Amino acid sequence: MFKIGELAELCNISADTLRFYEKNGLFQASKRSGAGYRLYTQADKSRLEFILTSKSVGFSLKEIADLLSINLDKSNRTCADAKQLVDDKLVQVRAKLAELERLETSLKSLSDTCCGGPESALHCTILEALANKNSAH
Amino acid sequence: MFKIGELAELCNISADTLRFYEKNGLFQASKRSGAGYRLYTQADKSRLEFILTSKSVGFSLKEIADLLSINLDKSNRTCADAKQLVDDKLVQVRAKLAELERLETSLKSLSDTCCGGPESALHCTILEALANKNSAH
DNA sequence: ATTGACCTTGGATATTAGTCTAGGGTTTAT
DNA sequence: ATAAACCCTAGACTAATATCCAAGGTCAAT
Repeated sequence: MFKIGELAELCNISADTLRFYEKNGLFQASKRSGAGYRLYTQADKSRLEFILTSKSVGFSLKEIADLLSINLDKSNRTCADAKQLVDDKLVQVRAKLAELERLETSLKSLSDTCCGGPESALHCTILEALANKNSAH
Repeated sequence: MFKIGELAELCNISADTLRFYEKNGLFQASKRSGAGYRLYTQADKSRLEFILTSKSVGFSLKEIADLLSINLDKSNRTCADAKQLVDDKLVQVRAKLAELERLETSLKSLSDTCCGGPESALHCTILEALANKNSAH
């Protein structure tokens, strides 16, 4: 059994974060010691790794709760259920990508047209572009 | 002169947002009426458009405050100052892009290996991958 | 027996960019 | 003169993901 600090260190997160996950219904310890210390099993650790891996591919804690609920009841849930969550996330990620690509293009264009020199900014193309409505479109 | 609701409508934001910008030192009205109503000039409107255009290319309100301070003191500031802000932002945006591309790749791989059918999720490749440390790398 | 490291809880704080509410004053039109 | 539409302030609330703190209990080593 691991105490909270041990599990935290093994998984490279803070004990505070584990308590935070618990408070939010994501991740409970299997047991408490007589003194009230949280005690985690190897299975708890696996569950936490599932959570952290899910986080690393971009899922929010709320979405991870959905994934966990499928994972906890595998036999009554379908592949379609799991894939739907992944595909929904993919749509979100691609939308953000598109937006960031738009920003990248705009910023690069601002950067490229500016000399960037030690001259006074009186006629700076960046400031002019920002002052100009629709310059970003 | 515009009242707050008029300026808000012209610029497609809410009056609350304008008050919020003011509270945060970003955007003041030039005058107040006898009754305390904010009164905005055409120059104020231009300043607001500068802010909104900056926002549309990805700058945070804090960063916009920096841009505004350059814009307000153009003759004592340089093109290099302005370009630095843009280039810093570009670095941030590209970092986020790289991260999102990583997520996209991981999610697509999860999605592609799953049948997505009505079968029970007992052997779902998505759940297996998430349970597996480093599956996202 | 005492020190230091660790654990507990509840609640405050941080970040970003607002949105909403309550309670009250003003302006405009009828 | 009164109702509708607008404005004011202060402060609470939202979302997401934690981090930090205070006050106090526990465990291991000396």
